[in-house]
Amino acid sequence: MIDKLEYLMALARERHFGRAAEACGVTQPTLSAGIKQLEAQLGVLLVQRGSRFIGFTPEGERTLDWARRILADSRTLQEEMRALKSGLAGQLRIAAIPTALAMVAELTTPYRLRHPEVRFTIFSMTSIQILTALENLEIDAGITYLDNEPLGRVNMVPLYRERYCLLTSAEAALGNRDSVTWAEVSRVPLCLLTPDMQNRRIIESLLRAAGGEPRPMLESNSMIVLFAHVRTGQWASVMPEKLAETLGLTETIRAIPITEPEAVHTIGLVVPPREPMTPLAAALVAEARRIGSDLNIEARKQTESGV
Amino acid sequence: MIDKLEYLMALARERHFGRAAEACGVTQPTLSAGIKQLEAQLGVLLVQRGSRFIGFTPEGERTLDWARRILADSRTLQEEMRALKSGLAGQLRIAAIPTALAMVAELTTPYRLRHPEVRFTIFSMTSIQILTALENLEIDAGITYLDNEPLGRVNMVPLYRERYCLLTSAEAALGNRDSVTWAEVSRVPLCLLTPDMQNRRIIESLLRAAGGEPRPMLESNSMIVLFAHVRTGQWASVMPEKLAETLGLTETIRAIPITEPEAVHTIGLVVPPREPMTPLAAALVAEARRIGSDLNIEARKQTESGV
DNA sequence: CCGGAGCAATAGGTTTTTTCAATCGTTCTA
DNA sequence: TAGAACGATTGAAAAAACCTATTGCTCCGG
Repeated sequence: MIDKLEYLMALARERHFGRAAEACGVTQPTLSAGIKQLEAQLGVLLVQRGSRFIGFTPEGERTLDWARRILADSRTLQEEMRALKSGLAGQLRIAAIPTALAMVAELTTPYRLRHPEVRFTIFSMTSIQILTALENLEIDAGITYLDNEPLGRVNMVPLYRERYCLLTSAEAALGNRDSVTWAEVSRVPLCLLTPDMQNRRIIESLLRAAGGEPRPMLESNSMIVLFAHVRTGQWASVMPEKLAETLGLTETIRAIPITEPEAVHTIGLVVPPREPMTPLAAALVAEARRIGSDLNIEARKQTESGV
Repeated sequence: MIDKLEYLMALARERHFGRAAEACGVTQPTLSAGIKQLEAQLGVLLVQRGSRFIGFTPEGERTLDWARRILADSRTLQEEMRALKSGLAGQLRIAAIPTALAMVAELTTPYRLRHPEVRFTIFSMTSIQILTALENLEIDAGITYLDNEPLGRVNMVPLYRERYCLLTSAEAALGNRDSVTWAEVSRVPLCLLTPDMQNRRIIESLLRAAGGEPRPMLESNSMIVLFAHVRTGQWASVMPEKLAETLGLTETIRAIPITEPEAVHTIGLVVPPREPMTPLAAALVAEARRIGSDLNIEARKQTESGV
C-alpha cells in the first residue's frame, strides 16, 4: 500500500502518468495499475479520468494529504533505524532562495564536521517552490524568508538578517559613496532577480516606497549571472550584504550599504512541522539554532554597542 | 510494508508468533518471514531471538511506536474514504470499565439514530487495559475514570459523575436508612469488583479513609455477578448510583446514597490523541459531548437549586 | 539423564501478484 | 485528416507471497 501512495504522490508532482512512473522507477502500466488498485482498495475514484491526466477528485486530494503524512512517517522510521545502526548517514535535501545560496555552506560545513557520513543536495528555488517541495517531501528543509510573505505550516529557525547593498563599480555614478539611499538606488539601472523571486519583490517594494519605479536592465533567476554582470564594471545590482561578501569584492567592485530606510528581512531554516523530525533534519535544526543564536548574540552586541 | 507493520503490532499484542499469525489470518512461517523482511528493510533487528519469543529490541520498540502511528493513519484514511462514499458505516469498538457498562447504551443509542449503518462492539475492560488497547488500535474509544489515576496521552470528554450507593436488602442492617456514611459501610460485608478494577481501588481507599478495613466477602470482575448476589437479599455491595438504577431496584433491594464524604469521580470518553480522528470516532466524541454537556447543565442546575 | 511438548525457523512447492513490452483507443493539434 | 501524445489494456514472464511439512532448539517433568 505504501508503494501505491508513492505512486499517487508522484502523480501529483508530475501530473503525468508516464513521468510519474519514471520518477518511481516503474513503467507507466505499472503505475496506472497501482493507482487503480488504490482506488479499488479505498472504494473511491481518486483521479479524474479523461484522455489525459486532468486532476484529482476531492477524495484524491484528501488521500494525498494522508499519503504525505503516512509516507513522511514511514521515511522517518526508516531513517531513524539507519541512524541507530550506523550513525547519522544518508541524504539531506535542502532548498534555498538564491540570495541565501551562499550561506548554505555555513550550515553544511559544521554539520559535516559532526556527521561526516551525510551527503547533501542543495536546490535553488523560489520561496514558493520551497514550500510546495516541503509539502511533497521532495526536500527535507528549506532556507527562505521568515517574515515577509506568509509561510505555510512549517517550523522556523532564524538564521540571519538580510541587509541590502548596492553592488557597483567604483567608477560608476554612486561608486565613491559610503552609503546610499533607496531613493538614489531607484535611479540606477539595475540587474535584478526575476519577479518570481521574493527578493525581487522585496527590493521592488523598497524602491517604490522610496518614490522610484524599478526598471531592471537585466533579469535572471541566478545570482551568479547578476554578479558576473556587475563584475564587468558596466552594471549594478542590489544584493544582500552577506552574499556580496561571499562572492568577493574586488578593488573595482564595491558593496555600498543602502540606508534610509535600512531594510532588514530575516532568513531562516524551515522544516515540516512533523513530530518527531527525521534524525537528519533534527541535526540540521540543531545546527541552525547554533548559527541563529550566534547571530542573535552578535546582533544584540551590535545593538548594545550602538546604544 | 503496511502488512508487515501489522504483523509487528500483532506480535507485540500476542507475544507469540503463532497466535500473532492467527490474529493476522496467516500462518506462522508467513508472519515469521514478514518480520524478517521488515528487519531486512530497516537494517536492524527488531525482535530478540531465542528459542521462543523473548521481546523486542529497543529498535523494535521504537518501530512499534511508528507502526502505531502509520497504521492508525492508514486506517483513518480508509475509513474516511468509506465515509465519503457511503456515509458513516463500519465497526466502532468501545471498551468500558464494568461500572460504566450500563451507560454505554446512552451513547450508542443516539449515535445509532444518527448513523444507522454503524455496528458496535463493546468490551468490558479494566481502565488499564483500556489504555493499552487504545494504544494498540484494538479499540476506537474507551469509557473510564478521567480524574483518579493517571491516564496516558488521550483526549477526554467527560460524560457523567459517579456517586456511590450501598446496595443492600431492606431487611439488612442498614437497610432502612436514607443515607449511610463510608464508616458505616466499612463495617458491612461486601461483594466488590476484583482489585485490578479501578472502582475497587477507589472504594477501598474511601473505606480506609473512613477508618475501616475492606474485607469483601466476594469478588468478581463482573458487575452482573455482584448484582445477582445482592438480589438474593443475603449480600451487599457498593455501586455507582447510575448503575444501580439501570440494573433495577426491587422492593426488597435498596440503593442507599453514601455520604460523608460524598465521593464523586468523573467518568468520560477517551480517544487516541490523533488529529484528525476517524469519522466514526469523531461522531462518537460529538455524541459524548452532547451527553456530557447535558449532564453538566443538570449538575449545574442541581448545584444552583441546592444553594 | 531422557523424552515429550512447545515454539520458531527452514525447505520446497504452489499460487498469486507484480511487472513489463507491446499494442490499442482516444483526443488534441497541425 | 494524418500524426503525436497519452493513458488503458493485454498477455506473457518473473517475482513474491504463502502454505504445508519438517527441523532444530529449549524447557520441563519424570
